[in-house]
Amino acid sequence: MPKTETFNRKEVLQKATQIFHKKGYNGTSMQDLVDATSLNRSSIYNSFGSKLNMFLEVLSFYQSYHNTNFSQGIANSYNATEAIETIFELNLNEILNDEDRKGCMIVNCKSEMVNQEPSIKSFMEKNQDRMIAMLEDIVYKGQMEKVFNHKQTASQYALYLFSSIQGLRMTGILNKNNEDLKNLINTVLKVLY
Amino acid sequence: MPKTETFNRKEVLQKATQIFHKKGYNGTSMQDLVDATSLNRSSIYNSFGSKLNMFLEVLSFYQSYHNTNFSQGIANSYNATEAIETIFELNLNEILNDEDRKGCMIVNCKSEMVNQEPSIKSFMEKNQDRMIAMLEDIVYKGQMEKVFNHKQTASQYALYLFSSIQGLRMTGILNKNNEDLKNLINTVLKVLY
DNA sequence: ATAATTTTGAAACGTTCATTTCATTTAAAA
DNA sequence: TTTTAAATGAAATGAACGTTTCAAAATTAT
Repeated sequence: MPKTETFNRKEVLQKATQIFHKKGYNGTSMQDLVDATSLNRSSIYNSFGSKLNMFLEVLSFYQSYHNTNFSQGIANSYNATEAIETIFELNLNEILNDEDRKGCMIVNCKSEMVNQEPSIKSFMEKNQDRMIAMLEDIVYKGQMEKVFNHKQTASQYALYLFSSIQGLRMTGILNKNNEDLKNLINTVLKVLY
Repeated sequence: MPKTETFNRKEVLQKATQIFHKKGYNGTSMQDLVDATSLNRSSIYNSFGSKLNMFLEVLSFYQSYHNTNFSQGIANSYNATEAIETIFELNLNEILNDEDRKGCMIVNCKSEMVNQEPSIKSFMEKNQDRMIAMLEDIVYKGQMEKVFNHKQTASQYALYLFSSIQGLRMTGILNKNNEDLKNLINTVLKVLY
């Protein structure tokens, strides 16, 4: 029967992610993707349909990679404090390792495309719901453990933390000073205790 | 002698700002700018040199507009608390009035172009320095007035506030609930007292 | 009115854009 | 070995990109 797909889809997505992350959606051309993936133009269209479709797959790929990291970090945490700190530490590490100042691809995409592309808007709404649910869960547990205060509801703190992470990622584009960023994170988390 | 420039440069910049803000740098075409400004292609190149150059002027225009608002807000404040609250209120109003979810143009541009265009990187570094200096000044005064605590230096709090504002602007792209955002701002500011 | 000089309009520049086409090659199943 | 369908390569599609060109129109000071 037919020849089967020879290239490794994950590898291709990984390479496409790199270039989309670096240049953004509008800044990335099909030629960039052909060069980066060393796949044929036709193969890209056969396998992904369109540039936008490929980008949406790339976004999900990037998202699930991060979700895995977060979930593992949370799972390995003994309590809510550790879980929250792990999340911020993972973000800090990404900032410090991001030598070419690309920032977070999801934050970048939100700022570039939410008001232009409905499919991206819907992706970002789901992403926000998921992130806030995760954060709310942790905060709620922390409040039950009596390590976090009850001055605000878990839901309110979750939005605050979600907003703070986005701010951290934006700040981390230009500011890569480890001490400054650690202090910033400490300040963000102080309100919980 | 010569014919003088007939069009109003500020009006043109204002219209160019609208379209750049809406579509981003890479998403805006020269044709978009011709249509938006109703200026001739040649006139744009005569007066602004290039798309990038025009964008840089637009950025400064947008920045100075905001700086004016901030400065007025601060000048009209009786104390540091009011000054900080005014800054966050101005941002909140922008979010609530931003019906098409464009976000802050400076934040968007930072995420789109800092890693691609040196002139933008340098603009953003200066913008950050200016913003942080302004915030540090206010926090310092608040600490002198004994309404803000000394758990962190004014400089550290300034970076925290700068980061929080960027987070607020990113959050405001999708979340336009007045109560939620006011609560978020309260949470951000709580750490100062 | 004349001279000076910029704005303007319209067309064209060469390049790049995302996407399509299609004949050829490839490899697995029959 | 033949069949089958996907992967591939290379070229072409037409539209859009940022930018340039230049003659014609417009406006001001002489």
